[in-house]
Amino acid sequence: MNVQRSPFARKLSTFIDLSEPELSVLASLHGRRKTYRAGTGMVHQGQPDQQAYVLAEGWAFSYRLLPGGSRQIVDFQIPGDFLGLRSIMFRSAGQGVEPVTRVQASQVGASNLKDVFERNPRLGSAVLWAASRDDAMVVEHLVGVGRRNAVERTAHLLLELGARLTLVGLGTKAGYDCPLSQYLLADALGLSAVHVNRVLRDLREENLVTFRNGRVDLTNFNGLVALANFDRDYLDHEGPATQKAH
Amino acid sequence: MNVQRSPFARKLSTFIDLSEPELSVLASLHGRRKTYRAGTGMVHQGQPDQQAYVLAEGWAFSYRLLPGGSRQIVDFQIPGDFLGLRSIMFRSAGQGVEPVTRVQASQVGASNLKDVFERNPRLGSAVLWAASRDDAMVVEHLVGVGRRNAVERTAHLLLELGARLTLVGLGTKAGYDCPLSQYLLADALGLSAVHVNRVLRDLREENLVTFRNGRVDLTNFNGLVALANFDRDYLDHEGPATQKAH
DNA sequence: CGGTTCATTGAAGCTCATCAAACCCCGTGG
DNA sequence: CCACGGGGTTTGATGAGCTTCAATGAACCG
Repeated sequence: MNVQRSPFARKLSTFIDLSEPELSVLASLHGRRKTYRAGTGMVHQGQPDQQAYVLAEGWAFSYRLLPGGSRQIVDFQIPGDFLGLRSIMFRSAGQGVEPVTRVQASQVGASNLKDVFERNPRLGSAVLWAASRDDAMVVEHLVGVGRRNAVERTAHLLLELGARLTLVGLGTKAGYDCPLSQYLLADALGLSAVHVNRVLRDLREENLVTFRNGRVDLTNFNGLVALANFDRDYLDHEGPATQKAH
Repeated sequence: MNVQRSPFARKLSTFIDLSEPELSVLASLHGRRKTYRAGTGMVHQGQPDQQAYVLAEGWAFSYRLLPGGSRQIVDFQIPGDFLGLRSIMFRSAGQGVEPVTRVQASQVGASNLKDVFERNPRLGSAVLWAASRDDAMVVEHLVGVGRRNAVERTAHLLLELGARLTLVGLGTKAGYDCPLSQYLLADALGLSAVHVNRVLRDLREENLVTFRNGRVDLTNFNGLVALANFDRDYLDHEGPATQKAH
């Protein structure tokens, strides 16, 4: 482990055990670090952008815009997450990505990445793995929006964010810092911002969670888990059926 | 093209140009063909099942069950589609899969598939590609359930199914055979079956689509596309940024 | 045939969106 | 220093869009 671990490597190593040579390959992959301010798009919907990033600092979200002007947020990204992986694989980015806060992201060149996949199949399958986890997340959001009511859905999202942040050391069972506005929550949950506000009030009055001033306090973690029927299985898998390189 | 094309090969060749040797490798991959009757689960939610299939005939659907007893259908599978790809990658299947009609599926052994990925990176990346397309589909469903009303959403699903069936020669702009019940549609759309029925009646009375007796007639294709804001870009990409093997 | 599954329609009511208005916090500039 | 403005939050009032319950009919099947 004496090779310096980038966020990218840290991410992939949660899926497979990386050998030293593989870590070196990953280290060589990194383009420069870029900073984005909130409000500036990183990837625009429909624009081909052969760039992927790994989020080093800050929050972002990926979304799709509808012709009517409404927006569906597909997922939030927190430090350690991939960003724009889909826009490498597809010629055109079906989704836009925008920072929530000031964001630092390491670029990973597309052509680079392609070569690595072909020369270094194990890394390729680790990426497939990671993409698969993101996919599981989207499925979970689909389930929530399709079959959970507003309160369950909101509770579930707050728990998911908490669990993910805890994985990278940015949260605990007690709570976490959360820079999302109620408008962003609404667009992720398929609700109106007004209704999100009322739901949050209800959750607060039931002493389950308090979300205020950029801070989520999980005042009754177990109660919230029960309410949301939260099951973290879709977050932490046991890893792919791939052996460590010898 | 003198190598016999399996559904698997046919599917992958929509993403990359397959060389003769690659086609042979794919041909060698096939386990036996299995038949499933409607009503019997193929993959059960939560059960690890290191099997993937390619649908050769019939329809199936992948779903998630909620503790309350409700069900969210994540996607429908039609001939040529992957099935249970996720259950190979993850130790546990987050989703169940069930046939809609009698189904014929070619098994693809997990260990086999892993080897192929590692020895044959181009095929691996084609699979990643295919998985990515499925992902785009799930995102589209999320957008629909989150931000489209019942009529738009239903119209959109009917158009998506039509487009996908047309790709594999099972449909035209005029219509297609569709074995789905209104209950299945409801669980895919995040609606009640009763409301799906009313929506279908509205669409019929507006002379846009008629869905009756297992047949979808697109009586006003363009009108329906306009209503649903249907954009097929997420279905047919230009293919991955991978060159043909020489 | 009686049983089951699916489609269809009506009636009642709940969940959520929409519109509107006020408020708060905070930064900016006169 | 205070007025102004803007983004976010909060609350009320109203009603649309859906769900739920209930009942009936059509098609199929052992």
